[in-house]
Amino acid sequence: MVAEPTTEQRILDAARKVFTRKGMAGARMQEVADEAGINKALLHYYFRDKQRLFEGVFKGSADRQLSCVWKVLEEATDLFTGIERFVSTYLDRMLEEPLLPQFIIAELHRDPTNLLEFIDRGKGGRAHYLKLFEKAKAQGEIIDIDPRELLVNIMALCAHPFIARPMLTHIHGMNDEGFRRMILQRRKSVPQFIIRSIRT
Amino acid sequence: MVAEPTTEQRILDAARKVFTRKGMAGARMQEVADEAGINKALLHYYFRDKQRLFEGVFKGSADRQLSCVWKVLEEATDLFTGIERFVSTYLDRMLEEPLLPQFIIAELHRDPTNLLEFIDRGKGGRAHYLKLFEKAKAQGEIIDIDPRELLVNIMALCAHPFIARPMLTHIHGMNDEGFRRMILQRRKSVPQFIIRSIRT
DNA sequence: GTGTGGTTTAACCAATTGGTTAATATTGCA
DNA sequence: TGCAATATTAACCAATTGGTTAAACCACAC
Repeated sequence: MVAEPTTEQRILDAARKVFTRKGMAGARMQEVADEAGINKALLHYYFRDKQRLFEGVFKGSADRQLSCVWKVLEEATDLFTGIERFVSTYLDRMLEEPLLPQFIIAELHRDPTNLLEFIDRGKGGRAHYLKLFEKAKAQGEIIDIDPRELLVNIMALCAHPFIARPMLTHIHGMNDEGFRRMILQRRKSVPQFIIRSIRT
Repeated sequence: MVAEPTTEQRILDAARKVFTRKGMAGARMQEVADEAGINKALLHYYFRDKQRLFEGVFKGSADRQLSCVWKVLEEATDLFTGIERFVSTYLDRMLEEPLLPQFIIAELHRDPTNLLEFIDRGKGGRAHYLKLFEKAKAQGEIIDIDPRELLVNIMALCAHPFIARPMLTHIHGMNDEGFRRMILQRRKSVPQFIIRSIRT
């Protein structure tokens, strides 16, 4: 017996779909209402206005992403396995919600103020990453490289396929299943690519 | 004596600013008109409607990007220098128009149909890249890796800093000048990162 | 039953916005 | 100069859209 979702949850699900498809400015309240199978006024009953609805959706998505992605990094005890775990966890998570990266990126460009606070919640993970990096460096396991730059590269190799998905699928003539296979492939190849590049 | 730009050019410049800042849906015709210092009706006199104005802007930006970025790849005679030239040219180009990647990505998500044709114009460059790859492979210079995946990685390492710029600058506490320095740094470090990872 | 609370709806409103029109200014040229 | 084509503007219009209101619905306690 599956408990059918509450109205508020149905709204949030519908809103996430529409917001990720159309962005904040392009999303229509009516469309969200339709997608949720309810009246438009009910939307304003649960979420007073568009801005609050948007924040409700965004906070939820961002939370779910952060909690699982950076956590796995904090649990690692050495850089290389940390990277492996981070990459595969990130890719797995994004396969579940493939539109999320582009959504976050787009809204970060539109209005950074609201979201920077949420980014800061990854601080713990990044601090631990630095510790792992220093340890590996001290033990002579890695070459001389700026840790911040390495982190940018890791993030880039994880996130970019999702962000540039329409371009990639078109260039390589993939369908959804092909894209999925490519990501699953990258769960292994991306850590290899990174580690091979920094290992002494 | 600098020839002052034609009205059409002023409109295109203004529109590019507004479209990149706000996206297609968020951009207002009035705002474009104000930015160009003209009347709103004049906008429709030069570009019949919002869609055509958008295409005018987009085509121009995309053309300029393609023509210089993929061309340099076609001129290369071996994979490694091809990668070096591609990366530095790409980063130089994006420093001139830093909002372009996010703009292209966002609109590709919103409505791919118009833009896929433009992506295809990079075909020649990609075909030549494959030749360089095969040659390097035949000469035993590189390890076993999927050429398409390598290309995804190259694009990711180039484009992602611009796409995720608001996040990066916030995480690392950079200002505009700091971001610029980071990109200039990456002109050298990214090719190194890539080549070290694929060299036998 | 009936009142009471939260929930849902249809109808409506004011503001915004893309686009038009008709009149005016400017330019090029015979 | 005068005329025709082009460039520019102010005023206007119709449609969309975020948001409101007041009434109806519904579960449940008394």
